[in-house]
Amino acid sequence: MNKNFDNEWKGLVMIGEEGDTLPPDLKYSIKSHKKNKIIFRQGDLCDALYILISGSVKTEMITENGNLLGIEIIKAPRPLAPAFLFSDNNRFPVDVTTLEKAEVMRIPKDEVLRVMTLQPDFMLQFITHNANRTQFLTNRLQLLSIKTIKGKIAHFLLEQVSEHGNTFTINRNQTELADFFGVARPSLARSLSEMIAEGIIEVNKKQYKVPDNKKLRDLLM
Amino acid sequence: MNKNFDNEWKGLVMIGEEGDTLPPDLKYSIKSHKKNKIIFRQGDLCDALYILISGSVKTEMITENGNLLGIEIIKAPRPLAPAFLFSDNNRFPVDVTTLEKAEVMRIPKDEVLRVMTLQPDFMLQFITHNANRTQFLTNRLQLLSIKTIKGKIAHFLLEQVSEHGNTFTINRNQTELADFFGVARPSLARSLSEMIAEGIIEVNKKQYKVPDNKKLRDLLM
DNA sequence: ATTTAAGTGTAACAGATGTTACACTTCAAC
DNA sequence: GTTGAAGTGTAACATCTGTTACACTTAAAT
Repeated sequence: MNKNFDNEWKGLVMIGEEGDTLPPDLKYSIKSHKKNKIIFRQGDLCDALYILISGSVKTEMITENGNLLGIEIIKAPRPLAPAFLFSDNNRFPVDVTTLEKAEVMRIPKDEVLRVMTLQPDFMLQFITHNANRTQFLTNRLQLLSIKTIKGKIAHFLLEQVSEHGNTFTINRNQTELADFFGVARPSLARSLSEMIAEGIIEVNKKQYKVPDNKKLRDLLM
Repeated sequence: MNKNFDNEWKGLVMIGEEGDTLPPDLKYSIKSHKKNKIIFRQGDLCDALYILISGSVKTEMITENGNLLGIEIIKAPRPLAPAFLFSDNNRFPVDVTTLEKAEVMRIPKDEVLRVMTLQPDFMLQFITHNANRTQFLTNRLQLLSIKTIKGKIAHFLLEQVSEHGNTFTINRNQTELADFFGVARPSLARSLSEMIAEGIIEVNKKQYKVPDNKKLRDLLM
């Protein structure tokens, strides 16, 4: 699921230095944020393109019943919710909170449009990035639509396996994982315990091992 | 949720007639499909822009555990999954099935790119449409993340109220609604029955009435 | 080394949802 | 009007998940 977007926005981020694909007269501003600050709130107007150029943030959605739903962790450099800049109801769909000191670049909407018509490469990058984000959301939708917790775990771990092999590290604690799955923490712990007892997975701190994919796949049926 | 995209693609759809915003030499083809046919399958390669120019289709996702998750009903004219044309893994995220006789236009990817650089209006339309789709998915995500069935119903009905007032028609039968919510049909029926018994909603066939929004809102907490 | 907070394991119980099954209603086709 | 298919209401039961509570472990801070 977590495809690497690292290089996608290099050109844009290197602006002001030697970003050869971008006009030297681009108007932008940069703002610095401290650790653990909410820099955008769900519902905030999104009237410019914001790009995280250093540090990292997490995004999470607060559902109407007050529950948290973890979405993702974002590391610089990457744009923040760029799709919403052009949507009819252009508001942030999530809360964005810094995990460490972070810098955010702001490019006004009309500037974005100007560069896009000037530089087809930039346009294509923008569209491709948004397409990948859509795919991420679709995947997220698929994860949430799995009804059993073990099914969700299996879906998630199988993705990790296909990306990193059958031993890997997950950078989330139980609480964060539970938020990510949209389930209660003790319920997640219970399911994990059972899966460990059944020999389907091995867990040591944040190190996970999947000895046999097949057993995981069976949980999806 | 179901914003009206009706006019967004008129220019494109009127192509060949007098679509003045589009080049007269655009390469495209049109294919006709009968009722109740699957015209794209989840996983199919998406190497061109497909636009539904007449008829209607439904899209649904089959989750890994084999359950159906209803996504939406699409009426012409509208593009089909345009975001995925440019994603790194450019495959259809859903099954697309015709609900009636339907015609689909196909424009090759490089043609789309050519027109986009030629016609900023078209580019903006494309991006805006995708942005709105992202918002739709985000909303869908929010609906699914609500854990109780009554909560989901409330969320959904409140949207309808804000769009159409407190009396409206829902064009889905119970089975389809249950798929849309990602729950079992008898469970949905039970929740609806209880809500009717408690006087929170009134239902007659596909006609719904919400006498008091407040009671619905209470279900979201 | 001590202290404290964060993170984890687990149990008991309540409540919600899924499953299966079947009767009943509605509607369209003939 | 009869028939059959599709749609709806509902019951009994099994299962799963959430809630709450608390003990225990680990990591970080002093």
